[in-house]
Amino acid sequence: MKVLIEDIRNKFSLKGLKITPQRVVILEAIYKLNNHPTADNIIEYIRELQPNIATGTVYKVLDTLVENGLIKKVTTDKDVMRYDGIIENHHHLYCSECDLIEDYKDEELDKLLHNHFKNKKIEGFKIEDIVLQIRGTFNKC
Amino acid sequence: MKVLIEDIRNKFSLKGLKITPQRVVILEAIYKLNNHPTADNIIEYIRELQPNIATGTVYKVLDTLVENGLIKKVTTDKDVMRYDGIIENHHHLYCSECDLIEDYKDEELDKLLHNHFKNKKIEGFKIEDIVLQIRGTFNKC
DNA sequence: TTCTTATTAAAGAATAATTCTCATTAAGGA
DNA sequence: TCCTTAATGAGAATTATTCTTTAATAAGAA
Ligand SMILES: [Mn+2]
Ligand SMILES: [Mn+2]
Ligand SMILES: [Zn+2]
Ligand SMILES: [Zn+2]
Repeated sequence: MKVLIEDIRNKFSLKGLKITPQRVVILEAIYKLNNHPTADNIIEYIRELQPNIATGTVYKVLDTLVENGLIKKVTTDKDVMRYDGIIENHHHLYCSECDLIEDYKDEELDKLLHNHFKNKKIEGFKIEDIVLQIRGTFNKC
Repeated sequence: MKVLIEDIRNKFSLKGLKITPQRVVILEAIYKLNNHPTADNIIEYIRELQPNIATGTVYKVLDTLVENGLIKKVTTDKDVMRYDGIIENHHHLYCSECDLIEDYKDEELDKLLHNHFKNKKIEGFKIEDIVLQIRGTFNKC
């Protein structure tokens, strides 16, 4: 994936966030690493460029990015958080064999869901968004 | 919810698991506590009846129950695992305001999904099950 | 450009959830 | 009832994450 530093700096500006080398390199790492990296994956990747970045900083920045809607958390049944640089609504394929989580985009499905919940309201609950956790196995796994 | 100890003992038998007071009381707790308890919720609840149960035992038993399909894990974006005594496939309403997770059962939706994925196969992936994470806010929250 | 100040980062200690180790106990079959 | 083996208790260890303090720095003002 081609990642432009200038775009990243822009995103921070738009959110009124100070542009720090740490923030830039962390968001860049999330875009470049795929498969929904953990904080640790990100730290490992970054240490090449910024050997002195503090782990606390990485966690702090990740929180900031999530709060500002620049990244999303991806839930798993392990006890490590994983992060997603793709903020447009999409779904996930979870592998039962390994810890691969692949993106799954399906407009037709989204329309189906949208329609279903337009008719069938959930009593006492206002839907913000819906993410499908699709569990299964990849042929390659 | 009415929980019969005899039913619980039966479930263990069927899975070839030894029936221990700890296992019984933990599964009982999961059935009685609602809102998808954490290990800690369960420990707190149990300590009334079994003051000496070890936390390690609770985690161990929870793993065993999950492995044997007697309970399920429920993923959240917090770093505590939550457990579900309802093993039939169903979906979840996640509250954005608090940490309430409510069950959402919808046969019509399940049919819709089943149909959708019967036609539209995902290249290189075999679906085992699908859980919707429906995020939003409850009126009461 | 330099100055000022609030924000952010570094370092490492602290915490919280979970796992591990090992001695002891007890379930369930013989 | 006895034996074998799996399960539990106790507490130490580990892991992911958060917090605290101090030092550094980004960005707006002068
Ligand atoms: Mn994704
Ligand atoms: Mn549930
Ligand atoms: Zn896999
Ligand atoms: Zn709520």
